[in-house]
This record gives sequence, structure tokens and C-alpha cells, in this order.
Amino acid sequence: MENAQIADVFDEISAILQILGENAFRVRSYQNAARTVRDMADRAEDLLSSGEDLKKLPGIGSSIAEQIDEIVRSGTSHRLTELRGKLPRGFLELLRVRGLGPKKAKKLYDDLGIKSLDDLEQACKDHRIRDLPGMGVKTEEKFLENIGRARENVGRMLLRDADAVFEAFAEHIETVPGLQRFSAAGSRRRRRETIGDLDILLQVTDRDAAINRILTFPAISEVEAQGKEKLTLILNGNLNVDVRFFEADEFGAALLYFTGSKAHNIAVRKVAIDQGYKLNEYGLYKGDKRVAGNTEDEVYEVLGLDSIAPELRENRGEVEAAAKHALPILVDHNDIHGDFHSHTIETDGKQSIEEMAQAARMRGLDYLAITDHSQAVTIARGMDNKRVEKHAEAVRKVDAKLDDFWLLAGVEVDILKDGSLDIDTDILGELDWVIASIHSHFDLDEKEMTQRLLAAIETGVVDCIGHPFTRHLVTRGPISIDVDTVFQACRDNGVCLELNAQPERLDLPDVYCHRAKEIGVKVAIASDAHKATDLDYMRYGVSTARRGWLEPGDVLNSLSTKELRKRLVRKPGAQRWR
DNA sequence: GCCGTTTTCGGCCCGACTGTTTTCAGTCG
Repeated sequence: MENAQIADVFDEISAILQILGENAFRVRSYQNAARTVRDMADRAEDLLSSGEDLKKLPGIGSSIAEQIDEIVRSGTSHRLTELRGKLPRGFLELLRVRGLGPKKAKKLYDDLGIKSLDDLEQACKDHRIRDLPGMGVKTEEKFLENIGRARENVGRMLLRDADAVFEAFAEHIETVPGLQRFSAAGSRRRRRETIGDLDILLQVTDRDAAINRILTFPAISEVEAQGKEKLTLILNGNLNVDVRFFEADEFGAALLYFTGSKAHNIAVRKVAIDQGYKLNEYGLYKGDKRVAGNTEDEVYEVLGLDSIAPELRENRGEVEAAAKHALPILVDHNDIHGDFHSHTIETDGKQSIEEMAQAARMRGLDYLAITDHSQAVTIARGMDNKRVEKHAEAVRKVDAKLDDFWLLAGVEVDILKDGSLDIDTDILGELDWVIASIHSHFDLDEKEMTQRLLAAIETGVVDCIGHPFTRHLVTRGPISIDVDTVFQACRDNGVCLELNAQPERLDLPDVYCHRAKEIGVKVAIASDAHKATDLDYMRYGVSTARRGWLEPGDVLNSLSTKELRKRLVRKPGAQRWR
């Protein structure tokens, strides 16, 4: 039983309770529990079987702890089953329509018998919505417009794609007359792997002029709300953008507030309340007097907290750590001296060894591992034993010509279904850098998959497990493994874990970066570049590492070439990373 | 439903905008 499945149960319970008009705080309790369970690194199932008390977790009390126990043991929740019986099938999909919340959904059902998106669409077309109390022609039109988007199930956008939209929009914002300050906030600023919408804060001298200028941005497909404080836009028909205006002395408090996360805000607000302050998006107040608000740092400081990097603001212990002056010194882009995973035209890359090396140098790196695919990945024209040897020779030849740069001759070797590697171990033993990855049979059960990885880890010739969960943020969930067992084996065998920086992977996920650190496994951040410009994905790896609390010392990339060469000497019978 | 160094009961973040009202409820973040 995965945590995500348990979290889904609580989210659904919460949604149904909301429609049924239950106590709003009970509704929120289920949401909080869902978030806690979804975000924690340990599996609830494992905690239970090792006798841990789930009630120690934030937002989990005796009732929800019992429910988790039931879900893990029986695979079902009688509470959810019972609640589902109170609503027609498909009813919850109504809540995905923007502007339609639980209250209106209930009214639509009670008054018009609307049970699904189809019913709602028909009722709009028949103009039956406009006659309901509290709703009118505009409501009807809005529903009709938003039903399409709800059907498309517009999920979250990859961080990279949100970055692209934001950067174009930011260029436009730079032309706003009287612009004094602007910043992205929200999950983009926290560098979450996916983004629901963009939040942008502005400080300008003339709001009307600024709004007029902003509204000329060509990608705006709709203006959903427009007021003195706030502008809600839809860009390219699929991305919501909130633009908010603040004055100079409010800006820091606003940035803090709108960067979130919501859970972080609540935790910080609680610190404020405990010390007799009031904190909102306009400032930190003692009574009616604003005591901080210009900058985020100022607000944190008055509250006795160290400044918390946006990537950490998920209420995973960062507020407590800030109060104890025990925050990690996070790894930074400047700490990254090299890249541990790249491909060339030898397999499915787009550029030559020389071109990749040159591109890496131009980006200020001191070393790059060339790690083309092995034979099992036929679609990428993977290499057999002979080609691996020949390719390594070619890499070393290029390396010999480079001053002050190290091109590591490596391979991304496949872990076959039974855990064996598809290149001979004596050949692998001669290489500078060996990544072992899973590219097939993703659906083995946890026991088999764990054994499969353990077998690869214990070969003694693997330096790193590539994209350990093989997840794909849009199309594929993670493989199922016993995380602690695998990570401990990595530690004991001197194998490190890759943090694959491809924006659709970001694998290790942040919570497992944190777990790796706790267990004592080193992390190698790697772009997995298939062409020169992919090397820039490193920044997504670094931000994910930061979200996982990693410090330079936790990350292999912080080693200089000299230090790395020392660490990579493979003594006969000994592992590398002890 | 959760939580507690003022509490085991009585709190639980709160402001902006819209669309419908004629002073406010619902939704959203």
C-alpha cells in the first residue's frame, strides 16, 4: 500500500464531507492528514509494521491513525465507502469546475438534480442555472466555459514549462511603466516539480498604468478577475496567473505569504501568534503597528527565525529548525563542479563526445561522465560489451586532449529483470563511472523489485543507481521498492544514488533526497543530457536537492576533480564510497 | 478531526474578488 493511495482516500473523504456541509475544520483535518501522509518519506505501512505510533505525525490523531491502519490492513476504508454511498457517481468531478465549490454543487444537486459534468453542461445550455437563487446569467456562462477545462483534467504543469511561460511574461513585465520591484512567488519559487499556477507580485508607482501594460501581453487568453489589488489571467488557455500589487513596506510579507506553502505559512503564523504578533500578507503587526514587512528576512528575524530558503518551505520541520538555528546550509549551483550522466551519438544522444565535453566546459564544469546506454535498451541502439570498451577508449582519447577537464569514461548499464547487468562486470570494473538503471519490467512487486536492485548494488562494480524510482512525472508512477533496505544497501556497498535532473523525472524525489541523507547515502546530481543544452537541466537537479535538505557534503558533485579521482580509485575487493 | 509551556474544551488563517445582491455568500489561494 503506497502512501499516495492512503492520501487519496483522505482527500476524497474531505471532498465529500465538504459537500455534505460537515464542519469545515473536520474537512481540513482530512486534508492535512492527506498531505502529511503523501509527503512523508516513510511508508505508513512500514511504520505500522515496525510498531511506530502514527499519532506522533503532525495532523494525525487517534481517529485518522485508526483509519490508516484499516486501509493498510484491508485495502479499503469503510468510512469512504459509506460516504460515497451518499453521493451520485461522478459527482465529485463537478468540483473541478472553476468557480464551482461544494456549496453550489450541493445546491445544483438539490434544486436541479445535477449529478455530473454532463448534467451541468445540459442545464447550462437549457438556461436552467440562471433561475437559481444566488446564481445568474454570468454564473451559467462561466460554468459552461470552465466545464471543458475540467474535462481535460488539466493537471499541473512541469516546472520547466512553467519557467518558460514565466520567463516570457517576466520580459513583458519589465516594460511596465513605473515598475519598482517584481518577483515570482508560489510553487514556482519553491521550485516544486510541478506547478498549478503562477503567482507574481508587483510593486509599481501607478497600478492602472501597470495593469494596462500587462494586459497587452499576447499570450493572455482570458482575464478572469481584475481589481485594484489583483489580476487573474489565463495564459495560453491552460495556465492561471495571479498578479498582485503591493507597496514597498508590504512586499516582503506578501512574498512570504504568496510563496507559501500554505502549510509553511500556517506554521510561521503560529509562531507569530505565540509571540503576540499578527502576520498577514501586508506585514507583521504588534497590535496595529507594523513591525516588519519590507523583506522576508525582516519578518523571519523579528520572529526569531533564521531565513528559510523557499525550497524548504513545506512545513517539513524547517520552521522548528529555523528557531533552533539548525537549518541546513543548502547545496548551491556554485557547489556543482561536474555532471555524472550524459549521452552521445554513440547511442541516443544528439552530439559527439567532443561537443558534449566542450559544452560542459563552457558551463564552467570541471568534469563530465559520458554514460551511453547498454545493449538492453535496443531502442537507443545500446552498446554490447565490445562497443562499451571501444567507446570508453574513444572517450579517453578525447579526454587526453583536454586540459583542466576530466571526461569520465562510463556507461549507463541496464539492470535486467533478475538484477543482473547486461555488460560483463570485468569490463565495467575498468570504467571510471558506472550507472546502473532500470528501463524495463517496471511492474514487479515490491519484493522482487527490491531484490533486483540489491543484486545490482552488490555486484561491486556499480557507482550509482540511475533514476532510482524510474518515475515519469506525467506518464509513469514510481516502481515499488523497500526504500530503506535499498538505501541501506547502497550505503553499505559504497553505491550512491542519482538525482536525475531531467524535468520530467526529478528522480530522486525531494523527500527521498532527505531520506538518503538520513541514511547516509551520497547523491550524484546528473543532467542525463542527450544534447548540449540539456546540461542546463542541472539547475532542476540542484533545486530538487535543496528541497530535500541536501548540503554540499551530501552531494558528490561538490567534489573537485582531484577529490573525485581519489574517491573513484577502485581497490580490488573494496567498494568505492565507504 | 486535531491539538495543548495559559487549554482535555474550544479554538482552528484570512483577505480579495465575483456575482449576486442591496449587505453578503461562495470561491479561491
